[in-house]
Amino acid sequence: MISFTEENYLKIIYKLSAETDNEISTNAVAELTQTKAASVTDMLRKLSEKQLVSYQKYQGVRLTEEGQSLALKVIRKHRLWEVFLVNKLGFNWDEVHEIAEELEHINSEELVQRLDEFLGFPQCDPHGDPIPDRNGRMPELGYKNLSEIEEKQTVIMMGVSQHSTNFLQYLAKIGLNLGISIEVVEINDFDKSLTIKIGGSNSCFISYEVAKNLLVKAF
Amino acid sequence: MISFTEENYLKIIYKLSAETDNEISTNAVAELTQTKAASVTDMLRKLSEKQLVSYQKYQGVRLTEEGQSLALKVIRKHRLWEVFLVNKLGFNWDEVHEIAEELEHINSEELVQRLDEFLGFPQCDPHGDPIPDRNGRMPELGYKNLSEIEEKQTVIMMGVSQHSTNFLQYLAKIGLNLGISIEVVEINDFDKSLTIKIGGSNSCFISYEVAKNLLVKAF
DNA sequence: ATAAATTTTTAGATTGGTCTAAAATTTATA
DNA sequence: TATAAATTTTAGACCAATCTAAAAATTTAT
Repeated sequence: MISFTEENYLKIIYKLSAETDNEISTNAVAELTQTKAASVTDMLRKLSEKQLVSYQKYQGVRLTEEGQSLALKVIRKHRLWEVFLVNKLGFNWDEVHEIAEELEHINSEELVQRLDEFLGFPQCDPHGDPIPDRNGRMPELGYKNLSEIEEKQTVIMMGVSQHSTNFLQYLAKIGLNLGISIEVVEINDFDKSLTIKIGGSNSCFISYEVAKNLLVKAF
Repeated sequence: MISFTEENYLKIIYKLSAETDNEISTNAVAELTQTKAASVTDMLRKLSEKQLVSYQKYQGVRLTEEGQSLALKVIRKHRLWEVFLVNKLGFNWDEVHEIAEELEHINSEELVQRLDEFLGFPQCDPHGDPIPDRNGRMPELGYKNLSEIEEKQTVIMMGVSQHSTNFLQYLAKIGLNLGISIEVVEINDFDKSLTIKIGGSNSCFISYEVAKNLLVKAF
């Protein structure tokens, strides 16, 4: 059996792995789990004994096949529950993360399967993140970060790669909703900040930091 | 904060209290929590310090107002989730108990409220058990046990007071579904077993033990 | 009314997850 | 490349929830 806590570690290691090909450092894990490095070391040893990660001390950690499969199951559940909360219960997309953090640990293959069906087999969650299928395959949606788009191009807002309430409420304030068009009017050379036009009308200035967290697709 | 485990103890003490006016014994709690009496003693002391139960050693335990209110919140969530699983996801009533045991510990008042609304404010769960309202009031449905019904009377099957898969599957086998009519054809003097007619056609023989666990209302 | 049986509590240990402080290792820098 | 800085691990502790074995209290039965 795998515990609630262990599932959280796997999920976090998975997310960190998505951003790099290197081993994940103890400190990086500690930051996301909101624990101390010493606690992470203990847990990594345990996960390693269970063959869910490969871990050499001082050398960082990496998920095994089995560890990744478990991580993807948790992420699948998290994202399906988020769809449920938004599409069926009427929550806003900035209200569902915390609740889904709890729901993702409910254990029942049958439940996940039926929930998926009830929701109409969604491809992505309310933040535009892809939902792994029941075999742990992550659909390739081909979105780019707004920060990679060139001047004068127009794209469609498809998601975010940062889920904090703060960030989502900021987006709501400047009128950036899923599905809206974004034209990159101008890119500032020295800090890569951008001027964009939202929905064909509102002009708006955003930082590079923000642009990096917006997922878009070409028109 | 109250833990998952503490919530389970409160729920179990509540259920035992519903059957008697006396204090609940340590052993009775141990049986339902699937733990040893020694563990129960420790937990009762802890719940007592938190003012969720009143407890004198060797004298059994009773919920305080606050303890009862928390227990009812857990039961409310359990039963609402059962309705969701059966009515929305298409589970059978004998498949949902275990899953609801996990879902009942998800913490979000807002979620419970919206779920209740999404389900159309149901009065009772798929087993016919009443669902406490958001203020912790248990609706009085006025059902009786089939064992209290007299010969020649006809009633409607409204629920069960025993949720084991075994029992529910036995009911399914003899054709006893919610809403069906039951005529008490004959009551056997020496063991109180009964002959009943189900849905106006099938005659069937059931034990007193079974009859005690069937909730019915007069026609 | 007292002895026997049962129930309950205490004492002490274990496991999972966490912590702090100190030691060991790796990385960066002068 | 030696040393300083940063990271990571170890050692030892704590808390929650559980256990077993033994002691204490209560209940039952003779």
